[in-house]
Amino acid sequence: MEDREAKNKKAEPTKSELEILQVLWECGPSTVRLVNDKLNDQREVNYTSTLKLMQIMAEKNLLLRDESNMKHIYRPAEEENKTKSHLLDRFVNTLYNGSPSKLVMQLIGNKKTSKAELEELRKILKELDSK
Amino acid sequence: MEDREAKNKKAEPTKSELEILQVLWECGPSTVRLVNDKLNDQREVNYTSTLKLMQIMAEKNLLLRDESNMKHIYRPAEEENKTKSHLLDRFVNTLYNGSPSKLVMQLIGNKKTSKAELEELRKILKELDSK
DNA sequence: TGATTCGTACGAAAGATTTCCTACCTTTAG
DNA sequence: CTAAAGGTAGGAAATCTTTCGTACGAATCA
Repeated sequence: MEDREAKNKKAEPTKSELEILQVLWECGPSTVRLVNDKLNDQREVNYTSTLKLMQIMAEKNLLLRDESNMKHIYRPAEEENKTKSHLLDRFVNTLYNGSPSKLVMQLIGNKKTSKAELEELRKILKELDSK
Repeated sequence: MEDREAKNKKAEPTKSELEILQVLWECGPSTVRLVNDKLNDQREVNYTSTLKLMQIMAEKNLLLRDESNMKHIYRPAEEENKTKSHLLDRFVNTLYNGSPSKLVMQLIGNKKTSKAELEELRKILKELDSK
């Protein structure tokens, strides 16, 4: 990245960056320490690695940070749903030629999709029907 | 990648690798030349870049190739739906905590999802209902 | 035949992402 | 006060991904 996407473009989070976003979405605005602890529940990561990554994310404007205290507080720059929606959109475009219904078809055909989930889907579609 | 995932693990295709898979899914087993031409419809890529990538993919067992002729013929090692299903699964796990219905909810809430698509979704769910 | 074109193989450079070492400052415990 | 613990910053290394230059053999054409 030549300029770390400084201001303008809506940089896509990388895999690791997404992990960090997940933590922040779940826990709300947090310190690096907290995020790093959460990450370490899953896999070993050095504190400064997480720090660096979050600093980079702030540079890219994926995160905002409050520096008023020594322990900086980071939070996502964009709303969770906005980001997810954007990623979903890209996913549908890439794999399903932009057709959400194709994606849903696959979801339904997928053996890993549980009965309970299928039931849930039925409900959702019913509601959709009544609109 | 230490060993390019030689035999065992089901390596996830990278972004560029996915582009190549798309072409092969669309066009069927093909030569590097054809794949490269297709890619060049979208963006400029040097022939040997595509070649190299496809060779690597063969090493990783993402592609199989027929070397019986001078012009090698490549094809996806896995069925299109299996790969997509796998990617979808990972996506749902990563972003929606493994809940497909959450994903569908977002899809429905997404402004970019067209009326026609919503209509299509209704149909799909109706059928699901009658099972 | 000779030259040009088209193919593969391979290594290395270029880019992007991720990890961590080191330096140095502030706060806290003793 | 001093030592230890916990913070940030930044550079550099490690890794992964992508691109391309070069070499060289096989086919084609004039």
